[in-house]
Amino acid sequence: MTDGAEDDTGGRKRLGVREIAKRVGVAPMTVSRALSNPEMVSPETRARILEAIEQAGFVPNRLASSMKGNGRMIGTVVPPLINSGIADQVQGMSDECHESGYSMLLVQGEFTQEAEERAIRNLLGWRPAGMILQSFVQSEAARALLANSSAPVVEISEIKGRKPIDMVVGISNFETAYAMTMHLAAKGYKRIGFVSTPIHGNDRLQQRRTGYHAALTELGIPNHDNMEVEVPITAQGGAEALVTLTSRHKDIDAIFFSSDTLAIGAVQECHRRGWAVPGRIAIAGYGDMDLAAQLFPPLTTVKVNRYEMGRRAVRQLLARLGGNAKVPTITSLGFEIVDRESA
Amino acid sequence: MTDGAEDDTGGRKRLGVREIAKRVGVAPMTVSRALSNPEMVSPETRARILEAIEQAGFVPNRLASSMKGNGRMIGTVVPPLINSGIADQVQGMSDECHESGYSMLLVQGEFTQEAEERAIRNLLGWRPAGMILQSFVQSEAARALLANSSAPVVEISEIKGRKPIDMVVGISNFETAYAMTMHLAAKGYKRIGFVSTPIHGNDRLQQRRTGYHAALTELGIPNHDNMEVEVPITAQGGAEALVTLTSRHKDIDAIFFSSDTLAIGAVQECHRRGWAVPGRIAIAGYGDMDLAAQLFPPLTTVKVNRYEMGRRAVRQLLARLGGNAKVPTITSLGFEIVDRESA
DNA sequence: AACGCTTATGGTTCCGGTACCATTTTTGTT
DNA sequence: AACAAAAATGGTACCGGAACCATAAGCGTT
Repeated sequence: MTDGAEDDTGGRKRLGVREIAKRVGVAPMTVSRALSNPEMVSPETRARILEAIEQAGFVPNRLASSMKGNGRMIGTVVPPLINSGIADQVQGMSDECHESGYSMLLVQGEFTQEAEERAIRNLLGWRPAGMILQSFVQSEAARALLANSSAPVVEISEIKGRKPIDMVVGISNFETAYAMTMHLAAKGYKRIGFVSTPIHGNDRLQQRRTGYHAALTELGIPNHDNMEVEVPITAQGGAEALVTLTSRHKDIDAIFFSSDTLAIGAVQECHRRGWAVPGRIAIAGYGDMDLAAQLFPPLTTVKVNRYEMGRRAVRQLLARLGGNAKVPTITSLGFEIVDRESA
Repeated sequence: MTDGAEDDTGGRKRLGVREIAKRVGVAPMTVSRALSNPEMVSPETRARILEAIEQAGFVPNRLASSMKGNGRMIGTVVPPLINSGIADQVQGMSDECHESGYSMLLVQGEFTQEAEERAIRNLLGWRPAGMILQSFVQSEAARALLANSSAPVVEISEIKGRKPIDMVVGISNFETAYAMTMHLAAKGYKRIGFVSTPIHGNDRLQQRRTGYHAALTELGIPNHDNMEVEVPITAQGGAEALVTLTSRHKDIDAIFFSSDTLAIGAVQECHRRGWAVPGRIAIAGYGDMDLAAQLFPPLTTVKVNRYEMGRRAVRQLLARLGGNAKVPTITSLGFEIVDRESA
């Protein structure tokens, strides 16, 4: 074929620092420096090198740099993005990464211990400079893999309880749920239900439920197990949970959902039935997603700044990589009970 | 420190195929083969090698393989995840990637030409086996970079119009918007407004608007520019657009939103004002997100299978990488007008 | 003019898996 | 038994930056 070549430069030579160096008439090392330590190269030489690079359309091979230990890649494991508000976090991580010249390797999913191990093994194969783990069930094997690798680890998770692998960024899910339950009680609700997505293996949810229980206990309200329901993380799940709980307990007056998505679904179901919110039943969510404030009626919810959480996780990792030994092990972000009209 | 070593294996030797080979008493090459071409190694040798690998906690360095051209990484560029339904697509891409042993490098953002070029350059530095681009403004520089790299490219985008770089997976945004507008007209609506997020530089939105225009023209309804509004992609944006359009045009009877998020925000605003939907005004969305079906009233919308779109994009890339020359250049996914009660 | 010190540049080797080719062992055929 | 063909394994070089050390040039000081 005729090789739609652009200009005369195009002998089909392998394009690398060596080739650029040859064209400019310097050593490969000088080209390398012009890219990663510009101040070590004289302005004139640098200009000529950059010009040649531009001209040749040369893109430095980051795999090669990485092999020399200068990797600028971060491996991340996150829960499914759909409906969970995780998208905000990923955006935060992504933004922070790219502002610092790092690339983000992403694995997402709901994992069994075995799948989790595979996912982490895959990521570690790329020898990332650091890892950020979010949906992490903590198999022993995975812990060992991470320990063997030299990569610092930030977990985005519950900040209480379980011993962290390395660093943790997150909130106290216990506190948030405790606070919301107390808040509902303070507003006069006495029979408060709790709805979440499947709790098994998810310590964030476990902590929230425990916070809910603790508040009830403190309030002198007995914990009835059948005031709790688990449903899939969909609006329909929320609607179904509402139906289940209200038909089980005629006198239930408030429901605390572990996710805004569920709460919003429940509010829609109330509209369908012509139930006033919070007249017939009060509804509270978790996450303060964009729609929460705009919902009719506006949703009372727990506000967590997920975007910031993502950014912080990356920043913490980079701080550690930057040699700052004084990086805190645990960073706790605040939360806020946003009292709107749904409860 | 005391080096909490586990077992005797742990002389602090660099861990690589060479080290494993030494321990097993074979050549490095044989270890490599045991991992990537198991059938080329006798079952007994293989077993001993795998055992040693397991025992040592060895994770093969994928950077090194990649440098020999066996890269299993895909670079992706997607629009912001928040509120846009893109999350489904990313999930689809991620799932398909991991099922095939590929890793996914993710960049997300709303790009200027310059930022886009930087993002693509960053990704190409990793020498990905392929690229999937979604928010792509098509600077000349970026095109050149991609052409220079040997990576096949799949664009997830409008399938009409602009010349594709390589392969395209997507829908005809024109068709979808045309169909929805016609659908609204068929239901008797005569004054149909159009609301989208900022259109500039987004050819998917441009195509939708053009489809809307085409339908109006065919219906003999004049296009009034002030029947169109652009707002940010938030529920609040949708609410504001509703207010703007209805106060501008007392007789407007339907609004077609370019995103479910906007439409849902508008429906909430209607509730707030006590307006019946579709009695006072009909509302249609785009995307069929989870909540659409559960909304009160259920949202009429354009259903696009974004998850599948993500999967297809990856599959198409892998098919090409698998040497299948007969991979189609353009894959068009279907869509569906979901007629519910909001319009 | 001679010395020390900074700055600019070059040469070589390595990171770790694997392509390529060479060599040995096993199996099958007449 | 003799030889072809297949299967299993080994040795070496390479991908492309960059660390490390060596060398050369520039410049101020006594």
